[in-house]
Amino acid sequence: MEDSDLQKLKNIICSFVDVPQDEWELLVPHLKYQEVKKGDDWITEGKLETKIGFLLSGTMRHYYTHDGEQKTTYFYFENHLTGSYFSALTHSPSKLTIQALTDCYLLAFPYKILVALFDQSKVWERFGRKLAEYLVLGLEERMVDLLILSPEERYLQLLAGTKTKIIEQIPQHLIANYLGVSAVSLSRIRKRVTAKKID
Amino acid sequence: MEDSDLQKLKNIICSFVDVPQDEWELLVPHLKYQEVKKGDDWITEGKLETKIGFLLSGTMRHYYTHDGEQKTTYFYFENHLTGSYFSALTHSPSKLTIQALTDCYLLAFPYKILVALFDQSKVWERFGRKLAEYLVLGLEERMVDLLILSPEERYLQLLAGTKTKIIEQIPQHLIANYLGVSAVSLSRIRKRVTAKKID
DNA sequence: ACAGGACGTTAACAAAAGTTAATAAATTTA
DNA sequence: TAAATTTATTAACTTTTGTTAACGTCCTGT
Repeated sequence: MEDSDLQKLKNIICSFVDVPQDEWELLVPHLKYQEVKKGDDWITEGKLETKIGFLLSGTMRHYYTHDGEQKTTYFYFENHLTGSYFSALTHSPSKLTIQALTDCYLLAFPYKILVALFDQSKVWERFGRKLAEYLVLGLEERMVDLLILSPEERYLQLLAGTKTKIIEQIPQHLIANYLGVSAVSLSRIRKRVTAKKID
Repeated sequence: MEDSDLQKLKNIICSFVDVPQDEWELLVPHLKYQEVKKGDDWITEGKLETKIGFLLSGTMRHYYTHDGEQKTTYFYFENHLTGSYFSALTHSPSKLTIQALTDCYLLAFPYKILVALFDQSKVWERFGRKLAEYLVLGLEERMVDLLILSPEERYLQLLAGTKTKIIEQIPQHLIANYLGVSAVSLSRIRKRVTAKKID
């Protein structure tokens, strides 16, 4: 296992809580490299999926299936954690599929290892809290945007915001899903918006 | 302070993690009763609002102000925790207002007390994690519904679900907000839905 | 190289939602 | 009790979105 890969994961974790080296080494033996080829699923709807992954390289999306259609609601980029938090937390089948948009390389570990660390260590328990709190803040912001902004406002906000990777790297019909509109509608919104800019 | 009020709060907390009596008593001295009259704000947008409340009786809503309009996105009922989690976590001004829909009676405490307990005690730290995890699951479910269901489907799901108090106790124009549609549109959805039922 | 697929735009039409305003019923409050 | 406010519905009209389909372009894999 490459030291630089381990260091990247450690950096993310330490951005939540400073985990001392000896506690960090409790996790390391359980890490495994995983490769996912473009287009392949890493986590599959309907299966119990309790693994957590750290994306060393590549891009992934997660989607829900509704009326036979795939609805993409999130994207994962390099240096981010990924997984079905729902499935891991509730120990029930995943409601979503996580698919590689490009060839992906991950460091993965079973969520149950984390649960064991929560019991063993105050620092790891705190990491669990900080991670969940971070997710709450992100989800709440996104949910409020869905409730109070129009699709056009959401698109403009995405353009203006910090999630530039979504705009740069993700195909528009998937961004449409992410914004909660159809691909055709997003195309129209874009036309409208550029027309306004020219004014 | 009434024992039965304390017991209700303890029950909620212990539904997340079993907090032993001696650790519980670390929180008790910091609890204060608060009364909020119908129509009054308990937490105000723009202010630093780091208190956490437990609703002993009454109903509250929280709303965001956008383009001068109040957009209600959540309701709180008896025996639930309330507050601006965002403001407490990030120690920045609240983006939302929490208002009493009926006369309310709360047990409140500063979030910073909880933070101190997180440092002191493994059990309280775990409570913090479990609470955040619970919020993640609820927010994620709601966000997905907003992304993949139509307003009509969301309304039907609300009718069929377990949040009966919202249907029973909340005025329709506020439910419309909660579902992300205008009050007029919800009225039309209801008409459509009852017409279908009769078929 | 070339055949197939993915991607983005546009058109045409139908369905749904937003907005404003009017009305009536129910509830509050003075 | 009477007046005022809140609440829900409906109508009329505009705007937006969804859907299906067609078209061209770009990319990709064989």
